[in-house]
Parts: sequence; structure tokens; C-alpha cells
Amino acid sequence: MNALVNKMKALGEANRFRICIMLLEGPLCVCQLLSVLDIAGGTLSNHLKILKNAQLIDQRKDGKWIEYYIAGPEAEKFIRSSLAFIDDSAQIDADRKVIAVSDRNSCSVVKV
Amino acid sequence: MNALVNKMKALGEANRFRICIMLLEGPLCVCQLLSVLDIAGGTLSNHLKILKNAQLIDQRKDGKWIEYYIAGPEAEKFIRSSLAFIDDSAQIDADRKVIAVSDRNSCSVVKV
DNA sequence: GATACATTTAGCTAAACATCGAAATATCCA
DNA sequence: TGGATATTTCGATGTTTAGCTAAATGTATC
Repeated sequence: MNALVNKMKALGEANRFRICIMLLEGPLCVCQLLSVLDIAGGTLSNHLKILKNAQLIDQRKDGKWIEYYIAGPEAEKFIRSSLAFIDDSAQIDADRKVIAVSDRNSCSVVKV
Repeated sequence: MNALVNKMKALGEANRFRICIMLLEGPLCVCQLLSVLDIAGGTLSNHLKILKNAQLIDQRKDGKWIEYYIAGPEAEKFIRSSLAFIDDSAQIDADRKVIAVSDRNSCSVVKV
């Protein structure tokens, strides 16, 4: 039961929820996530650690970047099943649009 | 999205999760829940308020007691869908056994 | 109305958490 | 090697949360 409760707790925060939904579309590096979310790098790193501890996501190195992705089929099923209960998808739709055109080669961490 | 995130956050705590699972079996009064959970009455009352704010449960008066129950079909679907992802159901099975024989007429709030 | 039981509220503490900014670490490329 | 970019770690801070106890409120029954 506790593993499930941890997953729920991990998804029970708006930024982390948005991260997971975005990762359903495919792997993303930290700088891409950062370009969508309005939080500091350190904060994002912490959220990613929480999601990883809950076994919802995992990471791999890809050259200069670190890619995050949904941890596995079980995690994906769990996150997808939550989509059925979304009341207002405006934020999610907006995130998807940004991510769709996001390019890791041009998302400077330095915010203007 | 936020309503869903609130539901997740509400279920992302072990005692509250257990409460919801027990209520799937049928309405229960506070003293019955109290006889299962190892927390103080004030703490339980607070958890119930959080679950109610998340629109997962609701309450009604029944004479001397206050009955809590799953808020509606949507809430029930949401909670039930989580059952598919439970890793270890020992706690839940145990709770169900206690609740099955629980009687609101003989569950004194005064703990011995 | 007094008493017993059920529940909530209030006031408190300690732990957990979200956040920031800055420093530290890692990688790539010129 | 050095500069640019990417990411994590660290220390600090304010907020939230779970928990307790005790007091307050509500209801039923004698």
C-alpha cells in the first residue's frame, strides 16, 4: 500500500503532476522542463528526485543532458489512468504545446 | 487539473487512503474509523475535512452519529481505480476485517 | 436538565516540504 | 585547456502538515 500512497503523494503537487504528464509524450531533459515550469532549477531537481523515489520516473545521461522518462509500463499505466479524471486540462494542453516545439539545443537555463 | 491534484494529495497519506478504502465498503461513523486507525480523534477529524475538501467523501447526520461516505460515483471510480495499483494489500485486508465486525453501538471513543 | 457519548475546534509542536539563490560538478566544443 | 551550457547539491527561509491534548459543541437518553 505504501508504494502506491507514495506515488499519490508524488503526483499530489501541481508541478510534479505536470512533469509526469509531459513525460508521457516522451523523454525530456531538465532544461526543457525548466523552460515550461516557473520554478528554479534547484526546485525542479528536487521534484524530479521525489518522482524518482516514487518510482514514477527515471533518468539517463545523454551527452551534456540528463533525460528523464516514465519509469516503466506500470508507472505509465498509473499516470495515464489519472488522465481520465482531469477536470480542467487547460494547463496540460498548454504545456503540451510548449513541449511539442521545445528543443534541448535552444533552451538556455539562463532565464531572461 | 487542480481538483485532481487535490484528490491525489488527499489520498497521498496512508491514514486517509485507508479511510477511503474502508468507505468503499459502505458508510462509517467517526467512532468506527477511530477504532481502526491509531490516531487521536482530533487528527481523524482533520483528515476527514481534507478528504471532504477534495470532494472524495461527504458526511451526513445519523442521530447521535455522523456518517461519512464516498462523495459520489466519480469519487468512487477514482478511488477504485487506484486499487488496481496496490502493491501490498495486507493493511487493507486487515482493516476490512475489523470494519466488517465493527458496530457503532459498541465502539467507545474512550480508548483503553 | 443532567449525564454520557460522539464529534469538532483550537492551540500547540515538530517534522516535512516548496522554494530560492549560489556554489559545486559535469560535459561538450572551440 | 577554457568557456559555455546543463544539472545537482547546499544552506536558508517561510509554509504546510500530521500529530497531540484539551476544551467546546451537539445529540440522545434517563
